[in-house]
This record gives sequence, C-alpha cells and structure tokens, in this order.
Amino acid sequence: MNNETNSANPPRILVVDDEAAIRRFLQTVLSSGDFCVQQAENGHLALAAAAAFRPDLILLDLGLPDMDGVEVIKRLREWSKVPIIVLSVREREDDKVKALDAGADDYLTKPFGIGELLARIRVALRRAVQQAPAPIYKIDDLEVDLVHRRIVAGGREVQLTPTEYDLLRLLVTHAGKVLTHRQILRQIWGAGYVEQPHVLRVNISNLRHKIEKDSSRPRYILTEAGVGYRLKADF
Amino acid sequence: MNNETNSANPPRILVVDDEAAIRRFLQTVLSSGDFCVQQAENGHLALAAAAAFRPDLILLDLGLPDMDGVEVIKRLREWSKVPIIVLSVREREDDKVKALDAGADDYLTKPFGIGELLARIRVALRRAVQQAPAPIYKIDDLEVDLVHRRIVAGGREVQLTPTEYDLLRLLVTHAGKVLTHRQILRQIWGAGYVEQPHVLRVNISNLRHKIEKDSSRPRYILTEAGVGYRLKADF
DNA sequence: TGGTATCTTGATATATTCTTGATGACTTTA
DNA sequence: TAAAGTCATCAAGAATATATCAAGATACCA
Repeated sequence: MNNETNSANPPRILVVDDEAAIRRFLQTVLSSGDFCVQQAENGHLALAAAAAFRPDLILLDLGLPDMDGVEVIKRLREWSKVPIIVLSVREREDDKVKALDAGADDYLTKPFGIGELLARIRVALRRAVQQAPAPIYKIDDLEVDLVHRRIVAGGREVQLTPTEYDLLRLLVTHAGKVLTHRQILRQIWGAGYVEQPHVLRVNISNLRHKIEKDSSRPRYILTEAGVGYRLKADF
Repeated sequence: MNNETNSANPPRILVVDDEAAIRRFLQTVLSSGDFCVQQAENGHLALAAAAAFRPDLILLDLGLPDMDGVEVIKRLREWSKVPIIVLSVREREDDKVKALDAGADDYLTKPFGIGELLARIRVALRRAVQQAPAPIYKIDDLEVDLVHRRIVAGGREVQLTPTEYDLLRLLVTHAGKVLTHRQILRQIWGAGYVEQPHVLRVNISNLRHKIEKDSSRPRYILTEAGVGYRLKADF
C-alpha cells in the first residue's frame, strides 16, 4: 500500500450541500479562514470529488437529492479515513447516531456558529495530520482500486461478485495482518456465521481463481492454517 | 485446547463532574454499555485519576469547583492524548471554542441524549484504536507482532502452527519470567495436560527449529532444567 | 415470467497439524 | 560407574483443517 501524504498547505475542504446559498456561504467563511474549498452538490459528485480532489476534510449535509447522506459516509469509509463533519438541519438523535456510527467524526446541527464550526474543523484536522493512505492497493500483479471498485490482476480487469469484493476489500484494508476466520465471517456474513468457515473457504477459493495466477499456489491471499487468511503486504 | 483469540477488555472511561447525581447517572448508563467507569469530582482528582487509572476516554464537565475545565484539558494534553469529550451546561460558543482548541475532542451541551453520547464515545474510541501503533516485541533478531500475528526471525518471516503461536505468545507476554511446565500446559492445553510435559517439549523443539539460528544452542527460548522455560528479555 | 448471476450447501480429495512412542544425549545422584 | 530422571529430536499414524467441484436454492433483473 503506497502511503502518499497530501497535506500541502492550506488544508483542502470539500463542501457537500445541495443548496447553493449554503455552499457560497461556507466558501466565503472557509476561504477567509485560509482553507482551499471545493464544492459538490450531490452524493455522487461528492464521492467523485473526494477521490479526485483528495480533501483533508469533508463537510457533509445529510439531505442530498440523489442519495442518503449516511450512504455517502459508508461509501467513503470503504476506502478513506478523511475526517467527515456532518452539517444537518435534522435535529433527530437517531440521525446523529446513524451518521456517527457510519463513520462520521462530528455532527453539527444548523444553525451553528461560525466560531464553533471552525473550532470543530481545527479539531478534526489536528487529529488527521498524520495519515492518508492511497485508496489503490497495488502489489506485484494485483491492483485494487477501492474508489472505483475496480480489480486488475495479471493485466486484465476481473469481475467480482459482491461477496467476493467485500471479502477482498476487508483483506486489502488489513493488508499484512492475519484475519481470523471468525473476524472475517462476522464482518462479511454477520455474527451468526462465525461457526461456519465453509462459506468463507468457498469464497476464498473462488476469489483465488479470479486473481491468482496459480490458485493452488497463492501469492496474494495466504492461508494461515488453523487461524485464517492474510493478504500479502509489501513490506 | 483453548484456542480463543484475545478479546479486548472493556474500555475504561473516567467521568469528571462535581455533581454526584450526574456521576451516578453516567456510571449507570456507561456500565450497562460495557464500559469500566471511574469517577472524579474535581480537577485535581481528575488529573490524578487520569495518570493512575489510564482511562481510554475522559468525560469532562467544565464547571468544576477547584479549577477551570479548560485548564484541566491543557494540563492533560501536556502528557496524554486520551480522547476528551466535554459535557457542559454552558451554551456559550466561546466556551466550546476554548475547550476544543485546548485539546478537547468533542463537546456536548447538557441535556444530551444517551444515544448520542454513546455514539460520540464510540467515535472517539474508534479513532483512538486506529491511531494506537501495534506493539512489537523485539529481542535481538526476533520480532513478534501480536496484532498482525507476524513473526520475523533472522530477517525472514516464519510460519507457526496455532499451537506454536499460542506457546510463543505466552512466552512473549511473560518475557524474562520463568514459566513452569505446569503453568504452560494448563494455559495452552488445559488442566488435563499438566502431567504430560512431553507435548510441551515437542512443541518447544519445533518452535526452536523455526525461530532459533541453532536450535541445539537456543538464544531465545531458554530451558530452566527441572522447572520450565523462559524467553530471553532484552534487559 | 424466464433467464442470469450469485449464494449456499454437500461431497470428497488433499494438506496440515497434533499426538504419541521410540530413541539417545545429558545431568544428577547413589 | 550405574541408575534414574530430564530433556531434545525424529517420525508415523490419527485427527483436524483446507481446497475444490458441483448441484440445488435463492435473489435479481429485464
């Protein structure tokens, strides 16, 4: 996993909101606070912009026209750890909990004070200075692009089923680390499957046939007998 | 054989508030949420408790009798990065900004919902876990990474069987101490095996062949004749 | 509704790990 | 020195874990 940091001053902030007035307002406030601001007006544009623009922080309104805000957070969290601050008019506690549990870092209810917003942004940035792993995992002949959900093995793109993709993503995001059968089963199939490693084995086998040159001698997905599986890492 | 993976202890939370009613309330709420709770009723006790108790998270009321809450945050931040969530009755934006800039991670205004509080706690803990570096035991040429379940000896990674790994983990977590045969057998094979040191010897032998340069002259796993084994410690 | 892709489950061959017994080296003690 | 105990190692069969194929079940889409 290449580890490129993208923290050149000033910090870049992506503002996601469907109301142009609010985007303009935040643009003004943040620009004068020495931030570089990019805007997106719906969920799909936000995901694309997050991948292309690589912001250091995302301000996200939950009420987007094209997709649910919580879904946007989940999709972002599939590959990125960028701090997300939710700005919402909704006051319901349930929305906050869902957004925070989906991976948001903070939640502000409109209307909010500018001073507080800037302070929350400082907190999030203070914490995040360190790391920003590239969302493309590349090792030898295997390329996994978590943003575009694209897998290339041996020079050709391979199609994975949803389960296979989830499995590979889990391995990629923990590259180098041994994941026990139970950990994988709980993550992908749910707590009720932790005692059924068979379904996992079948999927590992299928995945290997799609991404390994010689599936009987795997180079990427390594078996840790009696324990679980581990994706080869480049260290 | 008990082959159970290590499950983390319940996160420890330090509650700092001068009102006993609120401490009791939080104690109840948090304990049922599977947290281990410690209390402090003023700033000085909070600082002492943070040092002694080493909580994973601090819930801090700003209105303390003996010192300003912001001062408590600053003093904590002189040596600790423990997540701090401020709980305050004050609504003034200025207080929030000061607390956040002093090093607090989040700020909730009373009254707050329990669901939201728990969600904010999960966010703070989630982040703290991510940032904690993996502890690696390193003795001369032997490297044991218990998080990644990765063993490197003599510069190359070695594959251990589950039993061998459990055995090495036991030795590593008690590095420098002599573990009797009975202690090891009870831990790894169960109480029924304490009279059968043979299995242990075979596994020690196999382990040595994998991690020692010259297994007939072990440098790491030392035999304490008539007693047990001891892993060399780097002191 | 039919057709397709995916998921689940069973059967079975292969591979790994565990246990156990045999053997010899070494140490301690009589 | 002999005898007894402890320790290290090897190797083979037993037990367990893993990989794979394929059929039936299910979900999804046009």
